[in-house]
Amino acid sequence: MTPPRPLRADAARNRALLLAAAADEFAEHGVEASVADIARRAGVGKGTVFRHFPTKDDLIAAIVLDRVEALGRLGERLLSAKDPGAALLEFLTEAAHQRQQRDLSFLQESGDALPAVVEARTRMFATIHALVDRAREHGALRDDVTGTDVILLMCAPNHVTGYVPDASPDLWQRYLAIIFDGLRPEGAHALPQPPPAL
Amino acid sequence: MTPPRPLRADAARNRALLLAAAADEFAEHGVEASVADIARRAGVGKGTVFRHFPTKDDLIAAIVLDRVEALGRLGERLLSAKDPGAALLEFLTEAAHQRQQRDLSFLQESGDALPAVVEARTRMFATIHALVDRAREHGALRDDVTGTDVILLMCAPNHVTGYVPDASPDLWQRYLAIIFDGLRPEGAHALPQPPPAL
DNA sequence: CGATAAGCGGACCGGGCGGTCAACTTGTTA
DNA sequence: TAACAAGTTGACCGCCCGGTCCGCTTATCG
Repeated sequence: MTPPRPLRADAARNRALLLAAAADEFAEHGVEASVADIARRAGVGKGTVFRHFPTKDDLIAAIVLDRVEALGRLGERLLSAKDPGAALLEFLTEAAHQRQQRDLSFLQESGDALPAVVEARTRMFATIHALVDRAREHGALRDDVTGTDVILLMCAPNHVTGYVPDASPDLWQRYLAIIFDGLRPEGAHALPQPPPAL
Repeated sequence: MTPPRPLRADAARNRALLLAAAADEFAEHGVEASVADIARRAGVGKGTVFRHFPTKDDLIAAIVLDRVEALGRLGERLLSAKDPGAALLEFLTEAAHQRQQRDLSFLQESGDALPAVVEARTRMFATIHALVDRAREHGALRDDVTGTDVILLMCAPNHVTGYVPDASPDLWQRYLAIIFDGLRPEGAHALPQPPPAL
């Protein structure tokens, strides 16, 4: 098919520099960080960015793909943990701990760019559903909560802390704990709306 | 001081049209909706927008001010409700029910534009703190949760449902219910981080 | 009415964005 | 080391945005 020649040494280095710089820049300014700023941060010219990633969306997709795949692998590993409730909490903790995201929204926004992203996301979603089902059957989760609910609530802790100007970098843990308490069976009140589909 | 002459009839009408169009446009496309689109939607020229609101931020601020003041009034009314827990839930419900916002983020973002916004927001925040204190003392809220926590979590239901493409317009109720369950004293687990200040 | 100023509109401006390109530099390979 | 392809670069392009401005329209009031 396509025997993909290895990258030249400098090109490979620049590509790595760019991915790191882009991740930092997106973390600081959100997705609207400019390509020029990313290039400057990486110490390369703007043209180099577009040589490695045809469009800005491709650059975003590359980062998102990396994150989603890592989370997906973690989730699959946690599927065989002893305590399903703790496993789900650990998954959510690790998901939020990727502090590099203002929030995970670009996961949705420019995901359709690369089919690989869509596929990885689908896999990760399926894993989350499995984690949630296990936790629910184990009695660690309320009965009326679905995997989709957890997926949606996943990014809330990060989003919420974004409003605090000089927040501690670990503040999200507080809100993850509150939300997770809301997912527990103890003291749960009936939910007023049916769960959505994705 | 400044005897503010009443607006001309057409000007007053256009101003109202603009506010409505802007609210709709912001609801659909977020704060990044363009002024030109807002003007088109209102059926006026772009110059008219800037005649009524010197900058785009002033337009946003006008809408935000209106919302915040309404919420503040509601909160003060609810301060004398019989059931403090139900009162807080009703406040949060009404806050989220202003479906017109993608999320309430511009409440933070361009709030400093008008001092009136800052003042109204401060008042509303104080009212929320009072509502929360009352609910906590009444045993409807866990001990370790503060007014600031509630303020931060307030917009999470709206934000979360933003990820669902064809969500029911009432879906936010589901996530408000989950989060509110997390704020209840029953089955609460200790929080890992101290509350932030605002 | 008719005069006046308040209000209106849209061409226009400067700036920043994503993306292109052709001239130049450099890693690689025989 | 010579020669070539791979990679780099920053000036440049078109686009869209917020905001300005001035000639025109129209509500208001004596």
